[in-house]
Amino acid sequence: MAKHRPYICGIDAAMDVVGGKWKGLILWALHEGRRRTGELRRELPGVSEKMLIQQLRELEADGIVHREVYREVPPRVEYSLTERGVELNDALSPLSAWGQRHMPTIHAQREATSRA
Amino acid sequence: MAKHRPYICGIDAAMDVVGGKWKGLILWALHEGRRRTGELRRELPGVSEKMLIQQLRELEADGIVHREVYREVPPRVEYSLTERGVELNDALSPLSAWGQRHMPTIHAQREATSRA
DNA sequence: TGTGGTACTCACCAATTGGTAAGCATTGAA
DNA sequence: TTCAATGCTTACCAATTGGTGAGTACCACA
Repeated sequence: MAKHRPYICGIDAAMDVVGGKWKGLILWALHEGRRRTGELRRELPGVSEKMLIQQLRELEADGIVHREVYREVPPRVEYSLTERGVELNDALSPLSAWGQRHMPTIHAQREATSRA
Repeated sequence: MAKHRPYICGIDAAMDVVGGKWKGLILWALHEGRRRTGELRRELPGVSEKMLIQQLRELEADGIVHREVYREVPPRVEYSLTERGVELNDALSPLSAWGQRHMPTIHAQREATSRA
């Protein structure tokens, strides 16, 4: 996770919660509804099992996602957004729109500068 | 910086741009107007010179900040937001508000769980 | 008796990131 | 002649993060 220093501002705090390598993507996936662990893994191309679970645990600790275990065999675990998680996702949506808009340019610029 | 893989969604792209350790804070500081290097350093408690400049370079490469050098002695360099940077900052503001709202709880929860 | 499916957990190693401290160039002022 | 101020850059090391692959527990089912 991160350091326990006092936050400098709201951005600082929000970034600390959502800044993990896969957290934005996890949140976005859960936006569409609850998901089993395996479903999430399949929806996030490239995530390792270790990472996925670690990030989910951190989000859970921050009160963003809710983890529900069904005592079945084989085991079933479902993740969903808490109320706070829904709020966070809403707050993320302008950022998402910005990303959509600028994604092609950014990608192209990085390709270009890495060739130089 | 990060990998040159294609982005999965807008959040993915935006996080790639703004996810650096100090970038959110730099953006927030520049929101209030142009800043000299030394001013930024003093406004971000704990940042090292190396990190500050590295993050500024990356933001510049992504077209978020503009760097202007005045040929004086001692040298003067000023950073300001580009149009794209202003847009990004606007998109960040709901996130900032969310952070403000939840910052005390999050901080407290992390303190608690780290004691456990 | 053995295999499959699910959600983890762990140990180990490699890659990335961050911190520290020093150095450089320039020129006006002491 | 030496120093301070400013914005960088570099080398080196430590800490953090991420990937891989194996192992665990459980029970249904063949």
